[in-house]
Amino acid sequence: MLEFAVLGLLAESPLHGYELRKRLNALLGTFRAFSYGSLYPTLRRMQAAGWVTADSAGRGGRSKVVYSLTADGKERFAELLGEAGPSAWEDEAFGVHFAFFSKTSPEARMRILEGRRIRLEEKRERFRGTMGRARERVDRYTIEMHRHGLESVEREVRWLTELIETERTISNENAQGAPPEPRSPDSEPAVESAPTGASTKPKAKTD
Amino acid sequence: MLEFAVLGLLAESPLHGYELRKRLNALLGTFRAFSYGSLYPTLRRMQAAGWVTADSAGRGGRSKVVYSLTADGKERFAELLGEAGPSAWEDEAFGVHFAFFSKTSPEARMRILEGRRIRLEEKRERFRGTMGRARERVDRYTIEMHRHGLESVEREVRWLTELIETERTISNENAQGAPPEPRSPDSEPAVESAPTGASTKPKAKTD
DNA sequence: GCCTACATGTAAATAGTTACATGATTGA
DNA sequence: TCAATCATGTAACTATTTACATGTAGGC
Repeated sequence: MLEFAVLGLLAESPLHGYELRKRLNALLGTFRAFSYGSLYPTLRRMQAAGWVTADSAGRGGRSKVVYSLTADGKERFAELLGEAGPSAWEDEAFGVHFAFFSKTSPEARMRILEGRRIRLEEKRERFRGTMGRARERVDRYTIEMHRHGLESVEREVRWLTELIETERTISNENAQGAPPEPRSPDSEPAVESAPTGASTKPKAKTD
Repeated sequence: MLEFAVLGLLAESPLHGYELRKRLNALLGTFRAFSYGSLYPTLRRMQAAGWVTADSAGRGGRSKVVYSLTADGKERFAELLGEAGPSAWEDEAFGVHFAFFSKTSPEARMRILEGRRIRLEEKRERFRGTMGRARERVDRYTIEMHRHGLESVEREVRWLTELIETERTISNENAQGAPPEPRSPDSEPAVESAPTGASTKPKAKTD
């Protein structure tokens, strides 16, 4: 997660740790925050893996260590852009993926959005089932929690549906001869990446 | 987290692991799910700590192990009901606390709800700041993510405000001579617990 | 006779956090 | 000169997942 986000930020420009963390928490702050205790070891690991290089751009002996992405790092980032990641990180992973959508191919964007919607719809249905069955024996706080939770999931599904609609509209416009407008000041072209392999398994009921 | 939730469920009735996990994921499913790989080791630890006892209520030699809460376990649960827990678990911890609100004293309920609202309001303000400052240099996906994130936090704050209002109304009604109606079929009385110690620290800006 | 759900568990890996320690730079 | 912020790092710990392993009970 952190690794992915770091790759994404360094893909824009080289940064040192402190600044990296600020941008990280500004970018992903709605759903996640990272501490230095995880950032610096992660940067070390990434350096060892050959995804980043560290330049001690220090005035004097000590001070700032600026990290830059290597070619391997760019490749790794492109790889992660198309992957789903372990299911335990569902929410977080979707958030990070979405944050880097302008670097993602339209095809991968669509796949990620629709995959996310399907998983949320499954969750919603599981939840409706539970709420229907439980009816009695629960106190008003439990009921309120379930009501609010269901409403949140429904809201999230509606949001995704809107996003998917917008994506479709854009694709159609671009497909119908209109020249693709330079929508954002990205210098890097969007990257097409390997298929996810997600949700092709039969996946016997989790319960 | 898991430990807390297990204590809460066993406070209602003794259960075996498999059933415990089902109830866990039915109760907390909106925001969390647990696997056996964490449940069984946790039950072992809790047994070692003396909070639960394991009865091998097996027809035959093997089979079901039923766990019950000990007096120490009840005490531990009462203790956790009033605590805030490590800040890394903010969201999850609030969810579990809320799930057991009918076992929580009105005073602790109020403290938890208001504490949660304050932290969400802080988050909202941090976020408004970031969004204001960033304005340019961000693509439309980042903007959309921030917009949706801010809206979610605002919605959550409104929800908490409503809950707090309801709590106040109930307290006032009960305080004005009306006999406290038996609102839910709980046999255990609500537990008053130690003060949290939360948000009394000056807490120098995280950034 | 086989499939599904019930039921219990372990080992290794994961992805972080908290608390601590240290020092440089900048502005009032 | 003092405080705040910038800046980098480590050690110990935490709570969990994933993948695996095993076996039972009930229905069709």
